[in-house]
Amino acid sequence: MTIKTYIEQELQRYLKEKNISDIQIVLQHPKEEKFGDWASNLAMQLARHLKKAPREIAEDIKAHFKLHPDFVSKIEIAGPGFINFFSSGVSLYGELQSILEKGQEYGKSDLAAGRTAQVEFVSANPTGPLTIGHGRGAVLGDTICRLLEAVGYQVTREYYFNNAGRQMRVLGESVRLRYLELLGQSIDFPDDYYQGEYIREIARAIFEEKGDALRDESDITYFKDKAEEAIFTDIKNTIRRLGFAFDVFYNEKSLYDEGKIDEVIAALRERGLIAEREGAVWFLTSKLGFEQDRVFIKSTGEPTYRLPDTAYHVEKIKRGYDLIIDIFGADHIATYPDVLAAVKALGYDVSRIKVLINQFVTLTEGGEKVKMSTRKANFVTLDELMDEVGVDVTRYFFLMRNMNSHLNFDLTLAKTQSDENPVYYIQYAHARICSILELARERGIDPDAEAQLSSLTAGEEINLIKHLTRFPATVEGSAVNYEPHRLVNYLFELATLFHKFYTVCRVISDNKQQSLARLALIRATRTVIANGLNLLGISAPQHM
RNA sequence: GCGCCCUUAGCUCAGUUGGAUAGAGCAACUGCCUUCUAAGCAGUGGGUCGGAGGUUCGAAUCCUCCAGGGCGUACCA
Repeated sequence: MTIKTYIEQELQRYLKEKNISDIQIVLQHPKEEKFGDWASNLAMQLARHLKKAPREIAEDIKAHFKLHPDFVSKIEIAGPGFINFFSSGVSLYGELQSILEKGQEYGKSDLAAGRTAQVEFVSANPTGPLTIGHGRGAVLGDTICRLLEAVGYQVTREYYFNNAGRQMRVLGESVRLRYLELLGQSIDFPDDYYQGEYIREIARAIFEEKGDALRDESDITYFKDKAEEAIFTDIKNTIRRLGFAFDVFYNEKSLYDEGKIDEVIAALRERGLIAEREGAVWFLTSKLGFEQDRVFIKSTGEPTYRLPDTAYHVEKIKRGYDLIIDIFGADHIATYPDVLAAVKALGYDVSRIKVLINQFVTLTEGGEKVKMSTRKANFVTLDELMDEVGVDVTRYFFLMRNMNSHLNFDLTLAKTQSDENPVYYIQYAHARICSILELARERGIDPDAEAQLSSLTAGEEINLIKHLTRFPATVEGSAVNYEPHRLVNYLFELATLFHKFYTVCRVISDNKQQSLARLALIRATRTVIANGLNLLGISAPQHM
């Protein structure tokens, strides 16, 4: 039992004695030390119920509360009626001990043990290299997967793509024109074709392989297929550099091949939600409370994205996942309400589908805003970014902010002043610890030796221990809210507390007992930093 | 017009789901290396939490309205 569950239990007992139900017990860490380790607002919540002053109720709760030498040593009432609980210290050192015992496992939980999750992200069509815009979604997606795994989910990382349709025809045609250019023909390259240098590279590769054999080839299939292959290879390499791999690449085409698209249309039609108008097939969203109907199949016979997306989500639900997450950029915000409405109209449970929207990355370079567009080629690729600042900085930048906020990515700063990046601050704490542990071994001290943890009583030591013990709750909160930046902030604070401890408390000294206790403390700190960075996909270097 | 997101220190952002005196990093200024890594620590200055109402013991946080910004609002994805 932890101190928190003990307090909850005691408060619950109080409520039962008073015959009060329907009140949720909330415990939180007070901001200030003088307010103890845990605080409850129960008395204030009950004030209206019992028609008594909060402080009076608080006194009553205090009188009924059983102190326990292993958990709560003292209770105080403060402010408008807060009840502050002070840890006895025993549980604190116990938790520290358990960090040392659990090691790499510390922070993991079985909250969602036995449950499965499918996370769809990146999902860029193979028309060009991944950009910084894709990078945010990629890093967020992978990190959310890592967090879900840490709380027990079995996770499938999935990339959904479409290699048919207009975009891909334009891609093939773009490559063909560049190829003809290499053959010395003067060509007129349209503005709305893919302008990037990578198109020329693909054309060059085709030229080197085929010479001028395709001079009169008007069918773009070969060019399109070559381009898709080259681009996908490139995308997969970029993903690998970022430190993960997808379990499934799901081709939209298979939805057609397996008849899933027709099934959706037929099922919606059965429910009276489909109509033919002006040569197109419409999904009657207006019947479901939306403002306007949506086209599912254009008059040209080509479906709009909504139709396959609907079929895909039905497919995902049928695969039986407990949790289905879509990670989209803000530009896709309009797509999901209709899609979810269709899935719901078909009788499926959409509550297990969670759509996460990440806001745009605004890229600035030299004070100029750079608009990222694959088509126009004035983008900075993820690979270029990683070349400049490395994987750790790249991941950290994408994770440090709430995904609801626009991310301002100052490329100039990231490139030239990367030394000032906060990621190094955290990594530095880890490297410092490794260095001290190394020195201890050199001096013949075994850092793993049994230590008297209760001798750690300095303020800096206590603050550090307290923060360490909040790691599991942080991981859980970060995971269930799909908010990696919470863990980032936690680690930054942890690094701060460690650096403060370091400047005030000497670890290796003449005091043998104290040295051993402090070595144990920094080992626990190293474990939490390493585990945390690992969840973010960021390395924890031994030396810097 | 409508929908989603955002507005907190000069800049970039946190703020534990409604709690106690609103925090951090940059930037500016001042100190601290003979001792385990100075990529560090300590300190100073900096705020009408966009604005106005409301909900209640209590609001940066929830509701309504208004103002600014971003993204959508296609028979593009």
